[in-house]
Amino acid sequence: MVKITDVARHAGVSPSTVSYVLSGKRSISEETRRRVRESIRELGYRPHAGARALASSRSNVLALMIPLRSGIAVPVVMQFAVSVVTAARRHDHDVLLLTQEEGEDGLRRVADSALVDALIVMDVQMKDPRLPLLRSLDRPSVLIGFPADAEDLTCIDLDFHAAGAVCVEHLAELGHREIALIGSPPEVYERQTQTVPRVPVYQHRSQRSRRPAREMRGGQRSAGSATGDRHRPH
DNA sequence: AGAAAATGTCAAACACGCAA
DNA sequence: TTGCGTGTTTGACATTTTCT
Repeated sequence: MVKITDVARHAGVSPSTVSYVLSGKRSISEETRRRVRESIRELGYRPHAGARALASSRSNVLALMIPLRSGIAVPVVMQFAVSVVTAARRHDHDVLLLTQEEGEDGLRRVADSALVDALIVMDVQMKDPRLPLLRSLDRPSVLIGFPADAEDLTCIDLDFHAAGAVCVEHLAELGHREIALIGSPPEVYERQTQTVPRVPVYQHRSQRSRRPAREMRGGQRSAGSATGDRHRPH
């Protein structure tokens, strides 16, 4: 195995200089940097992840907890996962995947053992049981979804308000006057994932004096269809 | 010539297994 | 129980170069 000392000897510098070339945390002259990079390439050096974690107290690994169960659109989850992995690689990090089944124990395991530097948690619910734990850990975390009590947490989500507005404006401009919103499956509502109840029902300004937009939850039959009042997008 | 900036090196530290 | 070895990072220090 090629070590940093081998690279240093080959390039005629000290190991610390090699380390600084790799991390970019200090300025190194162009000529020295070129020599070190050349030696790294020639020798095929790859830093030892364990030794690096030992010295820096950082693993360069992020945990991503994804939901995998009924009612979850796996392709959508995978889009998030791929984005996380791609962005992590751009910053020289890798991603450790956890399923939601592992729950708080899983999060505690990877955080307390220093297996990961930070945690990303998907499918956050209004009253999510994982929140007290995430607050207590000495690792930063980011939630995808907004819980009820989010003041001290870092949360992100899609802009459903903007998405709803854009959809309604678009359909209204095409001349549609009755618009139905078909929501998620019933179990998503039962679980009270934060984003779903907050999906706004928009009315285009031209139809405010007319009938309101209606929302249909996934898997439900519309009341209108039972009575002959059809909410048909047209 | 002296100060400041740039560059390079040294040595301690990290967590843990293993041998003495 | 103690000390060593592992590979790397990083704060502190030393040396060289550049600027005023």
